[in-house]
Formats: sequence, C-alpha cells, structure tokens
Amino acid sequence: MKIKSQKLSKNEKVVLEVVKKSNGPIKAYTILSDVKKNGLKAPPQVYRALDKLIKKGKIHRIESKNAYLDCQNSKCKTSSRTAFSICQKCEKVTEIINTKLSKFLSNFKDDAGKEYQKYNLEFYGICKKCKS
Amino acid sequence: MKIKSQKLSKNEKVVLEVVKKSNGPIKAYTILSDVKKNGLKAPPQVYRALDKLIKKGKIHRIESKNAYLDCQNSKCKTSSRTAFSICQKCEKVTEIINTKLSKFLSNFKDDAGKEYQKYNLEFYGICKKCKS
DNA sequence: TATAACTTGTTATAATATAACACTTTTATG
DNA sequence: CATAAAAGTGTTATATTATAACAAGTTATA
Ligand SMILES: [Zn+2]
Ligand SMILES: [Zn+2]
Ligand SMILES: [Zn+2]
Ligand SMILES: [Zn+2]
Repeated sequence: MKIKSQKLSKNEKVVLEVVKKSNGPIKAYTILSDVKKNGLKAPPQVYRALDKLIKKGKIHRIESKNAYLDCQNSKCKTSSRTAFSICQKCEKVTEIINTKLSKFLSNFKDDAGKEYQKYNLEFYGICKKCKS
Repeated sequence: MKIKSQKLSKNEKVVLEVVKKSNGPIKAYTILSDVKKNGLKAPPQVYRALDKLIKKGKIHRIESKNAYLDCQNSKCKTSSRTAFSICQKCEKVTEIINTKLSKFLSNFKDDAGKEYQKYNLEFYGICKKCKS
C-alpha cells in the first residue's frame, strides 16, 4: 500500500492555516474571503486546496453542512473513516475518536458479507453547553 | 411522543412518485425537470416537497451526493437514523437495514457518555456488480 | 363562519462547486 | 545537467444546488 505524500503546497498551507484557526467548521467561501490577503482570489484555488487537504487527511468535510474542519485525530492518516458529533443548536462539531466505534464500523459486514474501507458517520444532538 | 402525520400533500405525492420511480438517488433539478409535466415550475416547490418527505420518512437525502432516495426500509418511520452503502464506481446507493448496526449506533455513547437520537452513516465501496 | 395552520405559486437571488485553458514550478529520469 | 513528465497555480466563466420573500389559495377546526 503506497503511502501518500503528506507534503503540502503553498496554497494548501495557506488554506489549512485558515481552517485550523477557525473555531469550528468553516465554509469554502469564508475561507476564500480570508485568504484574499494571501493573494488567493478565486474559488478554484480554495476548492483545489481543500480537496487535496482532505485526501491528505489534514481536514474533513462535514457533508451535512458543506463545511470543512481540521482533523482533530492524530491517528487520522487518511480521511477514509470519519465520525462526527454535530450540535443541532450551536452547530458545534467535534470529531469522534473512539476505538470501539471505529473497530465496529471497520469490521461491519453488510448482509451480503461485504466490508467497507471507507465511511462517514454524522451524529446529531444537543451539546452539553446548549443543554445547560 | 407525538406521531407526525404521514399524510402527503399534492406536490409531495408528485415528487415522491418521481423519486420512487427513479432507479437510484435523484437530484433536485432532475426531479424538477421531470415534474414540469405536472405543473410544478420552480425549485422551491420541489425543495419544499423534498423537505417534508424527508421529515415524514418517505425519502432520504444522500448527503455526499446532494441526492434523494426513496426509503427502502419499512421500519423507517422517521429519517432520524439512516445508513447507506454507496458504490464509488456506479454510484449505486442502497439503504442498509441491519439491526446489529442500528442497535450499536443507537446505543453508542461518546466519551462524555452522551447518546444520540439521530445519525447518518454513509459507507463507500465497490458494489458486487462493479467488482465482477 | 371565522380563523389559524398549512400549502401553493412565483420571482429573484444566494450559496456552493466545477470546467476549461494558459502558464509556472517541481520532480523524476536518462 | 537536460529535458520531459507531473504537479501546482492563476484566471475567467459558468454550472449546480438551495433559499428568501411575498402573495394567494386551501384545509382543518372550533
Ligand atoms: Zn480526523
Ligand atoms: Zn451546542
Ligand atoms: Zn429509510
Ligand atoms: Zn457499482
């Protein structure tokens, strides 16, 4: 199994910094307006960087929010198996890092006996802060 | 726990029929062009119907594809707990109906001991047909 | 029948994402 | 090194997906 290079290009670095310093999931066009000071001007520059960063396991896409979040899991070498907790009130998102869960899903066989190399799981609820 | 009415409005019925007869996930604007013969003309008419149908558990949204699929699970009274198998080659999507899986996820507690009443899980792989 | 709740029709626009093409930089290879 | 291949960048235009806002019609129900 070939290991994908984790080296980042100039634009990838710029975009990753913005995603990292955002407090939670950030949208592509929010990133774009932010990176304009770094000389990036057009959507494709941002989307390309996002796509690469996802492939390199540096960030994840929160599908139900069209937003991007930096990986909070040191073990996340790739983006192939992800799980998130999403607050329906404040929109806070955290990556779930749970061995029992990832083992269960990685080993899961469907009724045809098929296993899956890749999954994305999004849990929805109300976070602790919003409950109190 | 209040049971949501499953009664469908005229537009909801029209849209549901199109989703049902499509062979796999269908996009909102594909639905729109299809329902034009029924007098529906504008995106909001389709999107409203889709939203209601999702809430009523008649269809599901495949988040990673921006597409809609009719519910294949007779037990799916609501859309709160869903799992899908998605072929990365032919884009075929099937709803996973598996008691072990749904029990595990429904009972899953994160590290803070929190349970979730809602989730969406998308598995990605290559379907049987595409493998052979 | 009044009135609230829901449903529809319509126009316009917002938000998200990609195609296509020219050019530059980096990497690999003989 | 030379040079070709691969990866990355800049740019314009456009495609795709989704919602805001408002007016009007319909249905439930008390
Ligand atoms: Zn991660
Ligand atoms: Zn919250
Ligand atoms: Zn279902
Ligand atoms: Zn397939």
